[in-house]
Amino acid sequence: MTTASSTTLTIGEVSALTGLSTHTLRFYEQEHLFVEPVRRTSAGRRVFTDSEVGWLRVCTKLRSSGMPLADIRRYADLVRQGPGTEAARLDLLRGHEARVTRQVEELNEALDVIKAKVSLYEEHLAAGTADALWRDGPACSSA
Amino acid sequence: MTTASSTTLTIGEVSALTGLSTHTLRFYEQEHLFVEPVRRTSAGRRVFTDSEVGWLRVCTKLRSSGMPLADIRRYADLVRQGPGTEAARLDLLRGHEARVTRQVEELNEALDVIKAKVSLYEEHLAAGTADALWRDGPACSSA
DNA sequence: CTAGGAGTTAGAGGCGACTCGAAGTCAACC
DNA sequence: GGTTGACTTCGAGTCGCCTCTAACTCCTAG
Repeated sequence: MTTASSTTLTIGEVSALTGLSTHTLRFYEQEHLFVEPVRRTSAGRRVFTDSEVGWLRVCTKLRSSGMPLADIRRYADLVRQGPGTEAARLDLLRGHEARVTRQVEELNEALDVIKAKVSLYEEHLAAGTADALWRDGPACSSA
Repeated sequence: MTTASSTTLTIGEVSALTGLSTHTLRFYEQEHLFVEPVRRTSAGRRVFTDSEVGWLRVCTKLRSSGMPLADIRRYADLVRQGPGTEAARLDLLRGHEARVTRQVEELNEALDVIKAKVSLYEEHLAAGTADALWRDGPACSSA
C-alpha cells in the first residue's frame, strides 16, 4: 500500500506482480530459491526489489516447464557464487531445454492419438453411426 | 512364461508389453481404470487379453499427456455404459486435447526464454566475456 | 517333494510442490 | 486507543500417482 518508492515491494505486492501466493513466496525463500537472502524491515517484514520480481518471473517460466525447485535452487546457488560458474549454469539450462523439447515431442505424439479419437467420434456422431464404436474395442486401442 | 496362447496374458507379460509395473497394473485395476472387470484364473490370478493391452497403451498416452486417472476412469466408465455416451466421451477427449494444446504452447513459450538464456551464455562463454553476466541481474530477468 | 519365483492381498510410505491454519506481531487509519 | 488487516513463524495437511512391504499362496521344474 501507500505507493512505496518504486524499488521496495512488500510480499503482497510481489504476490500481485508474479501471481505467486504469499505462502509460496515464503516457501521459496525457505527453499533458498532467491539469489540473495531476502532483506527485512526493522520489523522483520520481507522487502523485495524489482530484480527479485524479475528473477521470480524467470522462476515461474522454469517451473511451468517442469524444472524442479531443486534445479532452480542449484541455478540460484551458481549465480550467487558469481563468476566461474557460467559453464555449469549453461549445462543446467541446456539439460532442461532438452527435457522440455522431449516433452513437447511426447505431448505432440499424444495429441495425435487424441485427435484421431476425437475425429473418429465426430465422424460417427455426425453420421449417426456412433453405435458402431460402442465397445470401442479395436477403435479404442489402435485408432 | 510357458508361451501362453496368444490371447491370455499374465500380469507379468502385460507389464513387459506396456512398461507399467505389476504394482501399477494392480493399482489401476483397483482404481477401476479397466473397461471390463479383470478376469481371474481359478487360482485368483489376473488374466489379461490383447484388447486390454491396447487400452493400456491408450491409457499411457493419456497419462503421458497429463490426463488425471480420474478422467481416464470416467472415460472407461462411459465406454462400459455402452451406446449413448459417445458425446460425453467426445467432450472428455476434446477437453483434454485443449489442455494439452495449451500446455504445448506454454512449454514453447518457456523454451523461448530458456533458449535465449542458453545462447546468451554460449556467446559470452565463447567470447570469454562471461564475467559480464556474473550477477545475472537484468540478463537474468529480461533476456 | 521341495525350492524358487511369480502371483495374491491390504495397507503404509514417499515425493514434489504447495496450501493452509494457528497463534501471534505490528503498522496505519479513524 | 482500538480495530483492521497484512505480516510473521512453524508445522501439519493435501493431492496425485505411484511404490514398496509384509505375509501369504500357488504353480512348475528339477
